[in-house]
Amino acid sequence: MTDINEQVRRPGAKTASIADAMDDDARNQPEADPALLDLVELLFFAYRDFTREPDKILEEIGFGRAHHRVLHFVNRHSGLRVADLLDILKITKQSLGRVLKQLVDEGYIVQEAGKTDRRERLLYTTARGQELADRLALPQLRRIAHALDASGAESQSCIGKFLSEMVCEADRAQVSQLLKAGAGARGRSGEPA
Amino acid sequence: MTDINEQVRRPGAKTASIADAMDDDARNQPEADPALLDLVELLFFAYRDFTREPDKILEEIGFGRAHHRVLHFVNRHSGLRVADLLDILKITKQSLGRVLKQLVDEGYIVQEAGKTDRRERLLYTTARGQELADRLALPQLRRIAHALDASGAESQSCIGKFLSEMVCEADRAQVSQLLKAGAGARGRSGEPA
DNA sequence: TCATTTATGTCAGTCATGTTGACTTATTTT
DNA sequence: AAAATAAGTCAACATGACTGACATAAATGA
Repeated sequence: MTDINEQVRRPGAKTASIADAMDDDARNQPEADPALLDLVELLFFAYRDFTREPDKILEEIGFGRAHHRVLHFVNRHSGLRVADLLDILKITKQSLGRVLKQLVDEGYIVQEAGKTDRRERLLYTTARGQELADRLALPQLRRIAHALDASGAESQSCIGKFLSEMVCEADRAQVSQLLKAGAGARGRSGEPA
Repeated sequence: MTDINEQVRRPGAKTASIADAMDDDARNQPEADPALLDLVELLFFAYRDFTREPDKILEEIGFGRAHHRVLHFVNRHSGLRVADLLDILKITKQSLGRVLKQLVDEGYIVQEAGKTDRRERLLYTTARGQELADRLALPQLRRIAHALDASGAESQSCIGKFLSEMVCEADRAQVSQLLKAGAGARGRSGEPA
């Protein structure tokens, strides 16, 4: 890596308080705190590297990150409907359709008509799909485990809270419900909303 | 948003210890801990929403997320070389070239030959570029300030540590150096590595 | 000095993944 | 029976990645 080696121009660098210690003016101008800009960059770097290892694996098998996302959510939240997936990924039906079709055609995902509403297509990973999902998740889980370890055991709850609160107000409840449902309702027979 | 409403199948949900309390086997199989998978998903949702507001602004002016990334790093780390940017973004010269050219052509960024090495093109934002960078950063800073606030004031250092440790080992030193250099060395005359 | 390396820029083509709009089919709801 | 909903599909298009090849200017080194 190239060494960037820049000069420092930053003033004092607040580290402790945020909104608590901000007056109304500062609250409207969060850009005043350079520590927040550090977090903007760290989030970029963290996510960049979070996706690099799976991306490499995906490339070998002719898939992309879009396939990973679909496979992950179907695997973890088994029995998900297509509409749920669209809402999670915030992409269009057509975009999803392309990658989903490939995943189905190549035997990673199966579709099943809903029991109560047979228009719905409930999505499940096959054994093959679960294997790939696990293989893709492994480097990400290792990375997260390392980062939690390095930032202290007590950090986990605060990281989770922080990331949850980074989610749009409008979607936060849905996301937390999805997480509560957790490792998927494989074989669920529950009511599809 | 559609209500997903799934059934729970998850067992106990570890929350406290991570690697400290893991035996060697568990350390090699971090996928065993469902709380880590929650963080995988939260990171996806957080990043998804972190980029949504700027993306909307960008769309109005015919730019994309790639322009934002370039503009951000040039603005914050003024005097950056093209090679630095390639290394930060991990994209090819050709990919960068296209968006950089647009940013220069439309007066957001200026290039200046390096003083000690005149092959280098040092990049700076214009007033117009700074305005746009600030406008794009604002919703992201607001979101981060909110999330820090909601996860407790003492959380900031642990979030920063966590995100730093999410970065690839190989790049971690460079990233932390970049952050130390902080809000850019505008008008720097220092040695370009 | 001359050859090589480095930093940058650019042309041409390709691919993955997102977009809109329009339309079909099956099924449920009213 | 009509309308709404869930899903799938066709076509056309934009963005932002990629590779490979090549050009130019400037620095470096034998």
